[in-house]
Amino acid sequence: MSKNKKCSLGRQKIPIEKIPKKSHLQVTFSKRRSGVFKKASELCTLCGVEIAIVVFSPADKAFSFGHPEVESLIDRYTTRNPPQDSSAQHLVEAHRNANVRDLNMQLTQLFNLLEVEKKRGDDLDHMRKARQKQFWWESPVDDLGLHELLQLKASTEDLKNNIEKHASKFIVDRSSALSSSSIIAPSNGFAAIERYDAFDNKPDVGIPMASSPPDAHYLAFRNWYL
Amino acid sequence: MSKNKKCSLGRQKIPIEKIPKKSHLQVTFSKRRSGVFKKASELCTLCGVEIAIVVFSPADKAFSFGHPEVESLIDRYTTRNPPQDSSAQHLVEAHRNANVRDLNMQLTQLFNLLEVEKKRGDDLDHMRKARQKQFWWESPVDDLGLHELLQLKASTEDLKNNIEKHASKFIVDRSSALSSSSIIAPSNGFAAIERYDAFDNKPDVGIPMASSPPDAHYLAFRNWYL
DNA sequence: CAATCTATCATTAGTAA
DNA sequence: ATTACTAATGATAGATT
Repeated sequence: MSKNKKCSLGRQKIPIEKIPKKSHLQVTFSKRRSGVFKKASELCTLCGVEIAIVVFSPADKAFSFGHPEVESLIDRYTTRNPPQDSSAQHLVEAHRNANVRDLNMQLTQLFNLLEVEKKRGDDLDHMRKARQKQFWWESPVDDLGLHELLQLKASTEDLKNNIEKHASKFIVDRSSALSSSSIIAPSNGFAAIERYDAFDNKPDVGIPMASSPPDAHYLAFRNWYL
Repeated sequence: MSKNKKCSLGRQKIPIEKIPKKSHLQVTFSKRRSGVFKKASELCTLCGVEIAIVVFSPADKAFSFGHPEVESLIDRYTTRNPPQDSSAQHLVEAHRNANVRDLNMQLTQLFNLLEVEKKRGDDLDHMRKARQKQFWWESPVDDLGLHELLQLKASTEDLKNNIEKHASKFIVDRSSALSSSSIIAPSNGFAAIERYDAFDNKPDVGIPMASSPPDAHYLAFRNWYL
């Protein structure tokens, strides 16, 4: 409480222009900001009006005052004002909003796409893993245990019989036909090709494994995949 | 210029509470509103900050002050204040209040993600296709042509011989081992049942759709960048 | 209503805590 | 970073034009 000395000249007039000294500016900002908020508050009380203030500090931090709430007032302002804007400003705003809308749409689409692609990748991967794990008989023959070998042998016998049956039937059918390729080959190739075109490189054609002719050649497949 | 008479007491203190007299209130509102705007303006100039004020008059008319613009400041405020959630929610929420900059960044990130996922899916798919194409013998036997059937038959004969060789060797090695019951019985049921389970799972769920969205997203992206 | 006047009251620059 | 002090400056209630 030094009262005997007048260590301060009191308030001095300052020009309304940017304060150069940073520390000084910070103090002034703090004081005047609260001053503005106080004035706004008084205006609210005295006149029963609604007011919102948003300030971004020199450090780019946001301060706000609002009665009743900043958000609701902003809502009211943005919903009410744009329709009543004056030409140029209005156009700019509308344009900007349109861009935002477009971006939002694109974002949504992209997000959906991403999920689709992710799922596709997961599915394929899962199938691959399941396949690898499941079809032990596709391992190299040397790695198989006794009971697997016996089983494979039995399956192979069946397959051989099956093949012989089909082959003989095929030869019989062929005896009275001109072109062999139009009878059987197309049924397979056609379906596959058409499908690929329609869906562009998405072959869900690969059902054949269900019938599964076991074969040691599968070695090659394993190497390819891993 | 009546200077000889002091007809005014000058400013008097007033309580900060709602002014009852309507006409009086209107005058006060007008004066104090401009006062607040002036203070805000000075704050802008002195401290080089950005500020926006929105007031709704007693007659519910909107007055606003803003530097640089009310709109842009409102945007900044609404984007930076409520946006702090996690991933999935984040996209949806940010979606609402987003300004163009944020949307752009998210769009880019999403697009990169999408490309990664797509590539992954394509790779897996490509491998699958290559596999299908290369290993024709894995198609259902009924779909094979004559040449393929004969080839398969030959391979199968070889395989069978191979297996028999290995199996006999295996049995010889094992002739002094403990259990023989585990040799045949379990092997059958295991292979058949397990196999179908694994495959039934997901034939191709997300795949077919993957081809149509890419066009859409690409278009959208082009629009945005132009 | 808006501008002006004027005697007050309120804010705040400068300084320091 | 806000707060206290002091005195100069700024803002404005009330009346007037």
